Order: sequence, then structure tokens, then C-alpha cells
Amino acid sequence: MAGLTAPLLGLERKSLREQALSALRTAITSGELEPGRHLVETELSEMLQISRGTLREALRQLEQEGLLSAGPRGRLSVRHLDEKEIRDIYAVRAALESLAARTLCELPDRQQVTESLHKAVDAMDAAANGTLEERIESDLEFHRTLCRLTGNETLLHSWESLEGSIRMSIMFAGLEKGVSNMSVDRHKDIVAAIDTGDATLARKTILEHMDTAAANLVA
Amino acid sequence: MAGLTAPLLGLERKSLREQALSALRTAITSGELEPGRHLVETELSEMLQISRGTLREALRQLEQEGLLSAGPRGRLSVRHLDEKEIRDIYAVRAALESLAARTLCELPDRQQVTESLHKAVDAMDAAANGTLEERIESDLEFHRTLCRLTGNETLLHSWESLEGSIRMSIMFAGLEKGVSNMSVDRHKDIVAAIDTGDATLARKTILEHMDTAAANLVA
DNA sequence: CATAAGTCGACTGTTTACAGTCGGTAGTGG
DNA sequence: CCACTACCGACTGTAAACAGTCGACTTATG
Repeated sequence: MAGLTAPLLGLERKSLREQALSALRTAITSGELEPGRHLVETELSEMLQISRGTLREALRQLEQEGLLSAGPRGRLSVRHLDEKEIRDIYAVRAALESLAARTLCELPDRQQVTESLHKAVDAMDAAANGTLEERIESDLEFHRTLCRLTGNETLLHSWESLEGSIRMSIMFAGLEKGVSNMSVDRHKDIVAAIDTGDATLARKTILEHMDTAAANLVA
Repeated sequence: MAGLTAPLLGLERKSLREQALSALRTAITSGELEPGRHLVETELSEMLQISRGTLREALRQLEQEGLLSAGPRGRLSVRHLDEKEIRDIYAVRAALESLAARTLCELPDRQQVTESLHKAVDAMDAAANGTLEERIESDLEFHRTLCRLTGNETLLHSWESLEGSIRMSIMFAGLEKGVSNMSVDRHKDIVAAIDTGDATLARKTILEHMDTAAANLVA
């Protein structure tokens, strides 16, 4: 955990709080802060080189994202996911993304959508031989794009609130398991289904994708 | 807005931050702080009788709940919803609650579920002649119960993250419009559908309910 | 030896005061 | 009228402090 990098190095435009937020998110979803780990404010603030006040704002946000769980007396620790919780998270994720797929099919101007999705899949292709982290990243970026393209800000926001939990699920399940459902082909199927404009088909394809993904994680 | 009550009056076990949180949530969803209103930290902290630091933690949380929107340089203001956003919110809400309905149908022990839902509907019946606020409250409580009974904490959490936006939608649309879709009968239909155990029917009933609710709000 | 009481330390909750920054606004002089 | 300056309001971030609480440890006592 000594490697929690100073937040100062990034772009100067982000507030310290946001920098701390990403640093902590990364630390947690990368396993640097292992599940169940107890977090001490003074320790973290010193480690991140920010004041306790600023840190606490970031912690509140992480708590609401489901990356931290609160114990008695405000004690925070890194959330630990069991298999049921992973299934639950993926059920919600499936509900959100199937809404996204359906919405995309019903959009008037689908040219832009098709184009962006193909670009996202291409990015996955490019990352296919990269590190595991790169593949996870491009995978999540694809699904985030799916939500963003709907133009439904609330949908995107809800998905992003879940993103941390999704990352933890993948991490918790052990990286080996998580790989199989990140195949580029399955995502091409999704894009193809959306391209047809058949909302029912698109929805079904996404749901199946989520099902196998969740099944792989808890297998 | 002078009526923002001191947060000290509630139960003593809640932290000041939580008290401020509910006070602000209430103030916003009740319209005491009107949409678009610019929030000044020092003003609010003085009004709520809490320090800026504590207040800021609460503001972060409200921001993530979608009740506040951030302008340039961290400027916060009460979020303003247009009709598209209300439709978007209800689309996400429908996705979540239809998942809830489906999940409830597939639950092994449905005795408890049926019982709790009937109690929630009874509460709506009891509130039917009460104030508009009481009716909204019992309505939301019904839908929250729907999500809670699934046992899917993530689903409940996602729904609760949306609750503030839902309240704003109802408020923004003008209370008159919002009343029609709060009829107890429609909710009895939902319970009945879930009682049959037919997931498809339950899902369809919820989706229709959400559709008409959203249509009423933006009509 | 077991237990009850007292003490200490670690944390969190919260407040206060202060430094720095940025943008808008009011004067002020040309 | 325009440009420059000075100032003010508001936000971000920081540092230092104090209270309350709870667990662990110690100690006295029967």
C-alpha cells in the first residue's frame, strides 16, 4: 500500500478531492487495499498528502459507490463481496444495460451510435493482446459507452455508480475467471444486435452476456 | 428558506452530517430550495448550524444523488429537471423496479413478500385521505419495499440513489399532475401480479405503471 | 484466580481559523 | 469610452484543536 501515488502528479485541473478519489478507487479495485481492510483517516490523509477534511469528502463518495462499507462508529473498511452480492450486482447491471440496448435500438439517429460502438470494439481488439488490466479497461469502456450513447444521463450516472462494484466483482472473483467473458466476439454480437435495430434481440443478447459474465465470476 | 429547521431536534444518534443531509433533501424535494437556486456554503452552514466541513460532506452526497448539479469552479445549485430528464429518470426507475418484480416472483419463500406488500398497500389506503405529502410518502415507501424485499442490496441501493430524483420529478411536474398515478388500485394490481408468481406478468404490470406515471408527469 | 474498576490510546465527529485562487465589479485615470 | 487596478465574494484546501467513544490494558480487590 506504500505505493499510493501522490495525487499531485496528474493534470492540474482536477481538484484534490477528485484526485484522491481516483487514487483510492484504483487502490481498492486493484487490490492494493484488500477487501476487509480497515481504513484510518489520518493514515490515508498522510499517505495521499491531503487534509482529513478533503479526504473525508472523497470517502463519503466512495462509500456511496459501494466500495467502502461502514462499521460501528463510522469505521470504514474496504467492502468485501460474496458470491450472492456479485450475482446481485450483475442483476442490476443487466437491468441497466438492457435498458441501454433497448434505448439505442429506438434512437432516431443510429449512425453515430453504430460508429462509436464499432470504435469501442476496435479498442477492445487492440487491447486483446495487452495486459489484463488494459483488457478490463477497454471492456468497461465499451459498456460505459453503451450507456453514454443512449443520451440518458441518469442511466449513465447509475451505471457509473455501479462501476466500482463491478470492478470489485471482477477482482474478487480472481482475475483468471474474469477473463473468459471479455472476449471481443461476444461484444461484436452485441453491436450486431443493436445494429439490426431489433430491441428485443439486443436486450436478449445483453442479458445473455451478463448471465455468462456473472456465471463465470462466481463459478 | 428561513424555515430550514435546526438539525438538532431529531434523534440524537444520527450524526450532524446525516441530519444535515435529510434537512437538505427535504428542503430541496419540498421546493423550499427551488430548482436552479445557487447554494452558498457559508450560508447553508450557518443556516443549518453546522460547520462548513461537515456541510461539504453532505453536499457531496447530495451531488451524487443527483439533487445538486455542479457548475464551474465547484459552484453547486439545485438541479433543474426538464421533461426529457424526467422521462429518463423514469426509464431507469422502470428498469430497476421491473427487475425487482421479476426477482420477487422467483423467490422461494413468497409468503413474507406477499404479506409485506399487502401491508404497504394498506398503508397507502390509510394515507389515501391524508395530505398530498403523506400519499407521496406511502407511494414511495411501497416501491422502496418492492426493492427491499428482493434481498438484493445493490438493487435497493441503486433505487434509493434515484429516490431524490424521483421526488424532484414529482415536485417539478407540479403536484396536481403527480396525484393521478398514485391511485391505490394500480398498486393492488402490481401486488396481485406478483402474487401470481408470473414474472412476465409482474414485469409487464410494473412497466405499464411506470409508463403511465411518467406520462402523467410530463403531460 | 477471577473480576470489577480505572486508565490510556486510537479514532472519528466537528469546529474554527486561515491561506490561496479566481472571477466579477466598481472606481479611476487617460 | 476603454483599460487598469483594487477589492470583494465565494470556493478549495489546510492546519490545529477538542470532545466523545470504545477497546485494550492494567491494577486493585475479594
